[in-house]
Amino acid sequence: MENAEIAGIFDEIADLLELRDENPFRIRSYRNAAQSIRNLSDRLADLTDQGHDLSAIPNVGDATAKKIHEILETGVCKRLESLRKQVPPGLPDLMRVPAVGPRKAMQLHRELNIESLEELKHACEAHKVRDLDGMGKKTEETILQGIATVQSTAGRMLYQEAAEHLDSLAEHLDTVAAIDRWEVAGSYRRGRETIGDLDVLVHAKDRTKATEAILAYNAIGRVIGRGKERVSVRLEAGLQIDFRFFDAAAFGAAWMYFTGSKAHNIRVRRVAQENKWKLNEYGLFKDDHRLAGKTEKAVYARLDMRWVAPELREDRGEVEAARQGGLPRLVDLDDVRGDLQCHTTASDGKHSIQEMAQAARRQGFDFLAITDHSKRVTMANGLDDEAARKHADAIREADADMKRFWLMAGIEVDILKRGNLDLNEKTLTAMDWVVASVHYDRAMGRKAMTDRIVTAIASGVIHCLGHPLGRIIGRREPMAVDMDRIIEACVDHNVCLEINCQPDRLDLPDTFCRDARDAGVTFTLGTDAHSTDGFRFMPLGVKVARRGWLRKTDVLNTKTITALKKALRK
DNA sequence: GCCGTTTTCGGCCCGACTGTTTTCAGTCG
Repeated sequence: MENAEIAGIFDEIADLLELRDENPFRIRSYRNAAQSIRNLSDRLADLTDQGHDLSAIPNVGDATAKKIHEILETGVCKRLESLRKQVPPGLPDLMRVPAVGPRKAMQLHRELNIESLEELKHACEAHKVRDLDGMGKKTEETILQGIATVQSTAGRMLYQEAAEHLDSLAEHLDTVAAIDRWEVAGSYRRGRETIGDLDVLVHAKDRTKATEAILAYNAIGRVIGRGKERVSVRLEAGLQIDFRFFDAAAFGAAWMYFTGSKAHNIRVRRVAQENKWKLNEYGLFKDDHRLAGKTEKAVYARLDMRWVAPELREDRGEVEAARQGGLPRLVDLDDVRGDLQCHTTASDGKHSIQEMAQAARRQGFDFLAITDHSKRVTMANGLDDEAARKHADAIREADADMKRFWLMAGIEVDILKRGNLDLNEKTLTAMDWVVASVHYDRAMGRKAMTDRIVTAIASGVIHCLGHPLGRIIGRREPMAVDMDRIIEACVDHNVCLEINCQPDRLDLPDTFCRDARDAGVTFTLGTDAHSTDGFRFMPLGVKVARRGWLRKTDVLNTKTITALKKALRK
């Protein structure tokens, strides 16, 4: 069983305990444990096999460790099974609806016998909900809208999608005279791969005017709420945006608070508590005296911590590192000098070698690897040995025409079912750059898939493993592989791991990057551009790298042409 | 249920908004 499923079990236990109105701290413990498990890069099943003490995992104590063993051995958790018998099965679903929490869900079930979203919808439409204690007409309408939201958006959108909405919003906000300053916070600022909603902090002398101007934004579908401190709206596209007003003296503390993560905040707040201080969104306080709040840096500094980059604020050891001066100096978009994966019309790209090269140069890159598909990818018109060699010649011809730029003759060669490569050794060794990827025959066991990939890594002719987990966010689960073995093979054979920058791939995911980095693996960033505008996804890959604690020296794309050529001489 | 270089017991982050209420509970982030 995979970590995500086990985390899901603990979240479900937390939901059910909440519905039963049990000890809120116990409920939070289950949620914390679930989150820590999701953050793990090692599989619980492996840790158990190797005899590790699971209670060493943060937020996992003896009781949870015991349950994990039980789940791994029997496939079920007795605690969950017994809770399921005590709570009607549809109630956790009801809690997914905004404005419906455990109390209302229970009340709806108790008094109207509601057990599903459909039943709740019908009850609202029949105006039965408004007669319940503490509910009214407004509640009914809110619930109906909430159900529509849950059913249409299923929660989160890709980072890139949110980024595009934010770009449009920025154009509007930047024209508002009443707004002195605005910043985006939340999971967007931390660079998570999917975004639930956008948090925007606003500093404005006249909040009424600022609110009116914000509400004039033409992409707003409806206004969820408005007050002196906050305005919440939902765009027609479904994305919720919360605007919050803060004075300049509190802005840094607020930015920190709303950037999160929640787990990071709690840990930082504990540092404040050690000093008998209080940290909230208005600042760091000793009694009623504000010690800091204007900037994030000032708040962290007062707590004797270095400023923590938002991408690191996930409670993965960054607070301790910030206190001990052990934070990494993260790779930056400005450090990136080139792109190591893209496609042209030779396979499934939209533009020619020259068009891609010119676009890369406009992007400010010094080098670009052209890596078209090999023949196994028939759908993409993949190249056979002869075509690949001719294509490499064409790339080098184009390269000869370019000054102070290296157009690399590359290939994305398929890793076939038994780990052999789709092109012969002679073709591959003639290339400047070889990315090897799995595209087909994904349905195989964990061991077989790992063997397959390790065989390719050990071939001696590849430079890089492309989109290592093969996942498509929201559509295709990552392949089951033993990442430790893959990392080990990469170190042994001096093969890089790619961070694929496509918005719905972002593969390798951040949690694995850090382990691989610690083991000594070098990474590459590949936009996997299929047209000239595909290079714009590079910042997404950099975000992943930063979330994975990667430094400039961990990323091959940061090298100069000379240094890159030297590094590739095997 | 977790956690501890003050603690193995007794804490556990903190505030705003909404709707339905006359003082607050529930929800959310």
